[in-house]
Amino acid sequence: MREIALSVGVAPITVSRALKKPSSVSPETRRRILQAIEEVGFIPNQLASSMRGAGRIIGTVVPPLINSGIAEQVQGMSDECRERGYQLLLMQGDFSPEAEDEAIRALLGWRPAGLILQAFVQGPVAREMLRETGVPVVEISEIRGNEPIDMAVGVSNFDAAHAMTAHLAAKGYRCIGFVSTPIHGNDRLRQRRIGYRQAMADLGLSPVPELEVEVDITPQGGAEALRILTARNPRLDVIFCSSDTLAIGAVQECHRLGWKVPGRLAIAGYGDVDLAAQLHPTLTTVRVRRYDMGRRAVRQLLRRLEGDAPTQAIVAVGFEIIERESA
Amino acid sequence: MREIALSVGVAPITVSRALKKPSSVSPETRRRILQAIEEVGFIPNQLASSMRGAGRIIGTVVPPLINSGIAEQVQGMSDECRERGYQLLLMQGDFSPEAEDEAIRALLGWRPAGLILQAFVQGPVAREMLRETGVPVVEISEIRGNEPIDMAVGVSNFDAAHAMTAHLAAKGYRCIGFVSTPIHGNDRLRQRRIGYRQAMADLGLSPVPELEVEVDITPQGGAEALRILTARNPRLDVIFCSSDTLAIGAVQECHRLGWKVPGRLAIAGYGDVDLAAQLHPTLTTVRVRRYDMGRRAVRQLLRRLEGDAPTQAIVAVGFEIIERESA
DNA sequence: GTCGGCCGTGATACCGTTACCATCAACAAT
DNA sequence: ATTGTTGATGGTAACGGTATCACGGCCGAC
Repeated sequence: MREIALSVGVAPITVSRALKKPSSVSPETRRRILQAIEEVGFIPNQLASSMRGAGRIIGTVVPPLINSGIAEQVQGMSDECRERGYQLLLMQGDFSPEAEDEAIRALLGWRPAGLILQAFVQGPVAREMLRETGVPVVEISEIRGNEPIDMAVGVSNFDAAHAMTAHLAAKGYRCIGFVSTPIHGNDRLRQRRIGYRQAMADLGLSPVPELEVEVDITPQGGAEALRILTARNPRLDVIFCSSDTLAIGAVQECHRLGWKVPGRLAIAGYGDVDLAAQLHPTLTTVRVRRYDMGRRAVRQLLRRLEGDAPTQAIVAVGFEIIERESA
Repeated sequence: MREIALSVGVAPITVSRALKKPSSVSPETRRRILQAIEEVGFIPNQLASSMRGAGRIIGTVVPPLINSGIAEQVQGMSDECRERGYQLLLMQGDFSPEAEDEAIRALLGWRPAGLILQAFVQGPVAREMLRETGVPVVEISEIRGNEPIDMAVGVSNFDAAHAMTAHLAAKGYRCIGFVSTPIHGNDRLRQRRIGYRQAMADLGLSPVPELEVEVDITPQGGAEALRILTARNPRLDVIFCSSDTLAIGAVQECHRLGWKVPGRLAIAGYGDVDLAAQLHPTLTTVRVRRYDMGRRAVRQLLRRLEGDAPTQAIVAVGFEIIERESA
């Protein structure tokens, strides 16, 4: 930058202004500066810029990208960040609360303008760190069952699971199984199970542990869940999988067993992945607009950072029950 | 940091040393410094650190995470980065060369220690920028068909597609269709098609345009490809999809049409996603260890950055033909 | 006893940018 | 003619670390 300034014959600060507030530099000077930048191939150092002025990094801790719709969410965040001139700093999490603390600490080291974390942040250590530093935080995915640290964007997984369970009951199913991936420490999954149980209770179908099972988040897990639940409950009507990945595994297992879906057993999923509409039979599931969720989370942060308007703390993105052939 | 130094009664630089080179500070001093850091909840500013010393950011430009195994690759990079104390800065790309240039320029602004880009970087502008700045670059995914800017980690998509085509021919199939997602500007896909064509030629089965089609990278695309190819070529034996997503869509379409797989038509994929082994029938496909690829790309960069050993420029991760029921 | 080297520590400068305040010319208002 | 206002530009300091060199004390070698 000094180099540019010298070659044009102005002070470094003028170069800075030409880039950040073009209106505050005379058109002629600006033109010459931009030309020099072009020629030299100068790329401003964002580190220095962030250290002095406002940082343009948004940090996020995400569960493994491989499964589920997390990739879509990240895509949404990333797209919105790019359009607004921010950078996304990615960390893996969803392990122990300690690992989460560590990931958040690492992100804070970069003095991000804001953080997007999976709802809800578990550890008291992390919550304390975040409160102390005062970084804007959006907790994403879930909006029910806990107080957000700062802001929240997501759906009520409770409502969604409740609605699907009620939908299945309305279709005449009575013995409704529930398959989940490991719930420990994951509020979204917990809310789905609570929603299922509440719906069962509301319908006068007492929720019993025999109807619930936890398996790995793989198609194999779904197949395994199907075997376990049908062995335990011969009268099982339908299984509601808390993730499409599981549901797809279960459908394939039915093919293997030669069972008609939904004739012998109905199956419902959660997430509405691409494949859900292509499966044979097509999959009844819950659609959540995760891509939008990602985008909105970033927007929510930026509104706080750039806007002055009072911001509502919680944004619900809604969900839909997608009724197809499988249930 | 100044604060910590004051409270312990040492110079700031000693605090810095206690964190970066613990051996160069006396045990007693170190203990007191670490304790003070703990108490105050101090988190070192990575921006400042990176500006002066060596940065600990690794930048990457990735295609949309939603499809394919890119998510796995990112997972691999992310895991390796975390273990080595680096941060992953993520940008979306895979659009026009101009967009790629822009993404790379944005990353360079953060003065990353290294970049991981999808092979091979298209634009001459980007190649020039990278050469000028001299950042270590790993081009990931493909290792054939072009000269890497610096280093490359990946498979030969040519060899993999060639091997699968040969495998299909060895199984007795003669009229082998090839389905791809849009190839324009994507070397990996191009190499797969070239590998297919070369194998056809090697086998004495002349490759003809009627046997090839390009569709969107969705299961719907796979279904569409199947309809197009069978309409064009009534004697079609098998279709080789350059992505499992397409293959899965094609299999589902066969179910819809009531066609036996592989009785009426065989189907092969590329990628070996989780679901491939669960599908009905299970999917014959090419396995590429993308997670490993991500990890190795980072390792390759760090070897250059930290190690002094001469590094081989190209790392092949290999592939396997996974023979299952569908072909 | 003197010297050279090592160890723990500190003073200083610097990385590249921008916030803050100062400067100066030109022009309008009084 | 004097003062006030606006617009363009610059000087300086500061963000928070660390590279570099310097310093004093302690030790073993001769």
